[in-house]
Amino acid sequence: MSPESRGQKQKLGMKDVLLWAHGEPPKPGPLRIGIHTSTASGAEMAAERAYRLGANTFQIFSSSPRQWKPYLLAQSQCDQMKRLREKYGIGPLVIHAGYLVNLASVTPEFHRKSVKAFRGELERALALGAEFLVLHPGSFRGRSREEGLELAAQSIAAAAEGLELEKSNLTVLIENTAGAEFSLGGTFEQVAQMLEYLRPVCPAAACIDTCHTHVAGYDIVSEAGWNETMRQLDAAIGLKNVPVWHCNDAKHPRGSRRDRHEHIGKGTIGLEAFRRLLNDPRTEHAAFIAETPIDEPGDDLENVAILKSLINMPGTREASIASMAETRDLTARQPEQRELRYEPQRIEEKWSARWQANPALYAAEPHTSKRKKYYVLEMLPYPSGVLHMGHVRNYAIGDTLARHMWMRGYNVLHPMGWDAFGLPAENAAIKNQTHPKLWTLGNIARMKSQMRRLGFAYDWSREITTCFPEYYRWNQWFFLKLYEKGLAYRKKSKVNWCPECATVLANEQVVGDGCCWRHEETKVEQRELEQWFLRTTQYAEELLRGLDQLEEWPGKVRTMQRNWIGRSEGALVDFLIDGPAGPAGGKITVFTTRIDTIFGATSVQLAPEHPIAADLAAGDHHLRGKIEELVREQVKAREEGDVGAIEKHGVFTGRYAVNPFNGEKIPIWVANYILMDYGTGAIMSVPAHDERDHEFAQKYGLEIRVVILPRRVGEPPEANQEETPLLPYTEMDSLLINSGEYNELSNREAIAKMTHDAEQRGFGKATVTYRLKDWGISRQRYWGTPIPMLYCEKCGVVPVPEWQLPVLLPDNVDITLTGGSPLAHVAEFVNASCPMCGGTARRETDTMDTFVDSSWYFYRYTNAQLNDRPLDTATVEYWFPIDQYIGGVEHAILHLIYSRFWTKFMRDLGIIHNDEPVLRMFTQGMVIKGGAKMSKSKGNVVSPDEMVAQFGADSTRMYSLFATSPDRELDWQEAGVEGVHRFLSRTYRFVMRHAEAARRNGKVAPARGELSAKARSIQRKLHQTIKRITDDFQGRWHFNTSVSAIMELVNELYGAEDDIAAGKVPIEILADAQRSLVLLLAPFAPFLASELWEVLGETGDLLRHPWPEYDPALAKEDEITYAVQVNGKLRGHIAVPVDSPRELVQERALADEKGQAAIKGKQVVNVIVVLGKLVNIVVR
RNA sequence: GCGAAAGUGGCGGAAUUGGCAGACGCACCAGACUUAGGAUCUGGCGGGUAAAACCGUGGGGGUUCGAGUCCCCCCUUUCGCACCA
Repeated sequence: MSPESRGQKQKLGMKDVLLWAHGEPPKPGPLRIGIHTSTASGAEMAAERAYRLGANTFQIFSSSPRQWKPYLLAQSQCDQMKRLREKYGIGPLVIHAGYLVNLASVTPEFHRKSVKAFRGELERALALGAEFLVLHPGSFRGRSREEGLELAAQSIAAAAEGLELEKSNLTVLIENTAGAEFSLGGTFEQVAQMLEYLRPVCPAAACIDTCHTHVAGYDIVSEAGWNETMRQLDAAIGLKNVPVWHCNDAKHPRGSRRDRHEHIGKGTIGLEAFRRLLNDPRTEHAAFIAETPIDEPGDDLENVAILKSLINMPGTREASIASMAETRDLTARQPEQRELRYEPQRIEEKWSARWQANPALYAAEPHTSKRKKYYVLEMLPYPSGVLHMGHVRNYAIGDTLARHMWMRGYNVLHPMGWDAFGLPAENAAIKNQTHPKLWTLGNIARMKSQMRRLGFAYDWSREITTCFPEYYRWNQWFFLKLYEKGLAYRKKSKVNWCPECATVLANEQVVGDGCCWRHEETKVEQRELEQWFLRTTQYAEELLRGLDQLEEWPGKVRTMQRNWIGRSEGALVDFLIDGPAGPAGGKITVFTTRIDTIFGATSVQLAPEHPIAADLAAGDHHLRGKIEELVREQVKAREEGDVGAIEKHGVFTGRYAVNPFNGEKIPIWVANYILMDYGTGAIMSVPAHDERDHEFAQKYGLEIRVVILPRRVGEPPEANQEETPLLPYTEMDSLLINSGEYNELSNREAIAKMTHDAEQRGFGKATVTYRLKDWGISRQRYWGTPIPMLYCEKCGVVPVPEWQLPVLLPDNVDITLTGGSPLAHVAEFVNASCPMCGGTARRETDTMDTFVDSSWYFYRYTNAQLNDRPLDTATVEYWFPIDQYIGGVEHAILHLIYSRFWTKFMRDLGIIHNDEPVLRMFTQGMVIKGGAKMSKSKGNVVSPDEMVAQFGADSTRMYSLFATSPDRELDWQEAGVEGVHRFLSRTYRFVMRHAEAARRNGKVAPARGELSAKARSIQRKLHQTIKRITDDFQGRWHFNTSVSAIMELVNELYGAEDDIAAGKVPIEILADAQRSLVLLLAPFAPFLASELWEVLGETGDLLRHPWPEYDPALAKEDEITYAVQVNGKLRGHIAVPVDSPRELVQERALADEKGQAAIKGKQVVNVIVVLGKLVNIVVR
C-alpha cells in the first residue's frame, strides 16, 4: 500500500460520525428526515449513526453495492437493528439495492446474476425488517424501452417468488433516474409504467430523487416549474404513491442528465426547491433522505440539519440562506484539505474571462514584423444559429495548430468572420416575421459566444461580416472591375432554377442527381433567363495547370477540380451539308478527340437543339415533331438526373453530309445522347470505335466500319488470327486501316497529321474544349450584395460609377418567394438616374451569389478596417499565400475553385502578386453519430453546448482530435469524451499534487549523472513525447496519436508515484516533466494548460512560451530489447546495451535460451540482424 | 459503368521507411477502498490452450530471411464522376 492510499483511508475514517461525534445529538424534527448511512462494522451500526446525525429515518446498503458477493447477515445483527430503531424511534428503514443489479440486462449471464442478487436484497430487507427497498429500474441497452420495462418487472416477480411479500411490511420502490441514454426511469411516466407492471407482483411505489428529476429536465427550481412538475408527478404516479424522497442537490444543470449529487442548497437546484418540497402538505406522509457527499467530516450532519431547518420556514430565499449560514456555524468543521477535483467549468470560465479581457494576446503583429508569418485559416461559417460538431472539429484543428505555431514563435494570423448573406436568413424572415439582418446578427452573437466558450484563439479585431456595406461594397467594386475587363457579362441562357430557393443556381451548386446543394431532395429545373456571368472559363487553362503546383492539397480535391474543369483536346471538323442549306448555314462543325477515326464515321449526329436540326426539319412536320420530342426528353432527363441511364435513340433527317477527308456522303441524324452545351453540339459517329456510337448504330443498323487495329506500328499481323478487334475498340496506341493515305500510321501520329491537314485544307483545326462553364452569379433574392448595374432607356446597360458605391441594400423590403427578386418591388431602390445621360434608369434587382463573398474574404482579414481599398498590397504580400486552410471537402469545387479564380483575377488587376490563395489545404472528415450524419430528423445531433456543459471545452475539443485522425470521418461517442475528461482529471490531479516541486525549483538543466531507473525513465519518456508531438505537428497531423503520446507520458508519471513519494525522483526532473507536460498540452487543452501553468508558479501567457525542445540524447533508450525470431516467428527477446555492434547482438541472440530451443537440431543458414529492431535466425 | 480511397479485437483507432500486430482510449472482467451516488487506484483483456503449440490485419495467390505494409486476382464499403464526343 502506498503512503498515499494509507492517508486516504485515515481520511475516510474520520468522516464517520461515530468517531468524532460526542454528547447529545441534534433532536429530530416533525418530519421524517434522514440520510444514507454507512454500515461499517455491521449493518446495525447504521441505526446508531442515524441517531447521532439527528435523523429519524435512514437508508443503507445491505450489501456491497459494487460487488456481486452477498453480505452475510447474522440473526443477531437483525435483532440489534430492530432494538436500536425502537430505542431511538427511527423509521422507516430504506434499503438501497446494489447498483450492479440490472434487471433489464440483455446479457443472459448478467441478468441471471442480477435476479439472484436482487433476491438477496429482498431476503435481507425482510430479515432487517426494512419498510422499503429502493431499486433503479436498470438499463435497456440492446432492446426497446418497452421490452426493458417489462423484463425488469418480470425479473422482480421471479426474484420475489415464494417470499410472500404481500404479507410483509416491505414495499419495493422504483426510483426515477437521471435519464441517461438507455436508462429506464428518466420520466415519471416510465416509473409509473413499471409500477403498473409490478403491482400484481408485490407492493410497489415510487422513490423520487430531486437531483435525478432536475438533471432529467424537469423544472423544480422556479415556482411555476415546481408546481408544474408536482402536477405531472401527481398525474403520472400520484403523490401519495411516493413514500420516499431522495433529497439531493445537483452539480450539473437542469437537463444535463449528469447524475452528480451536491450538498443541499449548494448546487443548481438551491434551497428554495427543498423548502417547497418539505412544506408541501401532499408530501407530509413521506420520508426524506439525503444522499449527499461527505467531502469533509460533518457534511452528513450538516445536510440533515439543513433539511430540518427548512421546515415551516418562510418562503424567501434570503431567509433560507441566512438560516443556512446559522446551521453551518452550529456544525463545527474539521479543517481538512479539499480533495483535488478537476472542475472544468470553474477553470474554463476563469480563463475565458481573462482572455476576453486581453484581446491583444491573439492579435497578429503588423506586416512589418520581423518574425516569420503563419496564416492559419478555417472556413468562415454561415451564421445559421448554433455551432455544430463539424464546426467544433474544424476550429479545434485550426486552433490547435495556431496555438502551436504561436509557441513556435511565429507571427500567427488566425482570424474569424461570418458568411452572413444567404437564403436561410430570408426563409427565417418569412417564417418568423423578423428581418434577415436581425436574425443574422443575433445568430452571429450567439455563435461568437460559443466560440469564446470553446476557447478558440481568434484575432477578433479582424472579424468580418459579409452583410455589412463595409464589406460588400468591395464585392461591388470587384464586379465593376470584372465588367471593365470584360469578365462580367450578361446573357440569356438556360439556367438551373431551384424552386425551393426560388432562385438561379450556378452549375457548381447543382449536386448529386441534379439537385440543389442546399436542398438535396429538390430537383433543379431548367429555365431560360437573362443573367450575369463571370468569365471563369477565361482562366480554365490556368486553373487546371495551377493544380499541378498545389502539391500540398489533398489529391482528392485536385482530382475533383481537374474533372470539373474537364479539359479535352481535339479538333473541329466541318462537314458540308449535301443539298440546300438553311439559315444556320451549310456546314456542320463537329468536335472530336479522335480525328484519326474519321474514315470510320458512318453518320453525323446532331443535338436535338442544334440550329441545323431545326433547318433540316423546316419543311417536315413529322421530323420536327420527333425532334421536339427529343428536346423534351433531354430536359426531363436532366431534371431527373438520370442522363446516363436513358436509352439512346434518334431520328434520321433524310439528309446527308460530306466527310471532308474522303468525300463520302453519310446520313445526318438527330440523337438524344448529343448535348448542345458540350463541344459544338454535333459529332461524327464512329460506331466501331466509340461505345455510344456503337450502341446507337446497332440499334438502327448503321454501318460499323473498322479503321483501327489493336496492332502496333511495325508489328506483323499474327498468323491465322482474326484481325478485327472486339468492338467497340476504343484503345489508343494502335494502327490505322481503311483510311486512305493514313493507313499504317499509329493513331497518335494520325491525329497530328490529320489535324494539320484539315487545317491546311481549310475544313478544320485543333481545339481545346472545357467542361467548365462560366459562373452565373445572379440571384433573384434579397439577402445578398446588390449588383451595381443600371439599365438606361437611352444608354443601355450602364455600370454604377465607383464613387457611388456602395449600392446599399435597402431595409424595408417585403420578402416573398414569388414574383422574382424582392428588390424589384422597392421603388426607391429600382428608380435611379443614369450616370451617363442623367435620364431615368432602372437598377439591377438581382443580388450576387454568396460565393462571391467568400471568394476573397481571406484577403480582407489582412486589413479588415481599410476603407478606401479592398486590401493593401504590401500587407497581402506579407501574409499570402495562406499557410494552412482547413475546411470541409464539400467545398472542393465550389468555394475553392471560385477562390482560385478570384485570386488570378486580382493578380491580373495588379493589386496582389500571388497566383494561388492557399499553399496548403486540409479537408477534415465529417462528424457523424451512430453511423449516420447528424440531423435533427434522425435525432442524433450532439450539441457542443451540452458537451461543454458536461465535460468542459477542453475535453470536447481534445476528444474531437483524439477520436481519429482529422481527415477521417468521426463517429461521436460520448463515452470517448468522458475518457478524455478522465485523462485531463488525472493530469490535473498529478500536477496539483506535485506542483510544489516546480514552484520550488526554477529552471534547472536536467542532470544526467546518477539518476534512478524511474527518474531516467521519466526523463526519457518526456523527451520521446516531445519529439513525437513536435514531429506530428510538422508532418502527418495525426493529432490522435499526439494525444495518445501525452496520455502515455501521464501514465508514466503515475507509474512513478511511489518513487516520487520515496524521494527517488530528483526535483528538477519532476519539475521539468510537469512544465513540459503542460506546454505539450497547451495547444490541445488550452484552459487546463493555462490553469496548471499558473499552478506551477509560472506567469505570462502560455502562448508566448517557447515550445519545449527535445534532446535526442535524453530520448535515447539505454538498453534495447531485440526481438529474436526463428524463420520469421517470434521466439524470444534479448536486452542489449544501446549501440551494441551487430556481432554482439547476433551472438547474444544465438545464445538466447528460447532461441536455442527453437533451433535445436537444425542448421543455421543465415542470421539477419536489423539494428535497433530484431534478429532473425534462418534455419533449415 | 469509370475513377479514387478504405477494409486491423466487442468499439474508436495505433503500427511514420517491409522488421515484435493491437500503442492510446472506450467497453468489459477481477481486485483495493465495508465502500450512498459519482469517482479513484491496481491488474487483466485478439482467438486458442491447464500451460504451450498453433491461428490471427476482408478472401485467394505471390515476392521476401521477414508482409497489415509490396505485386496479381476477387469481395465489400465509402466518396467522387457519369451520354464530355
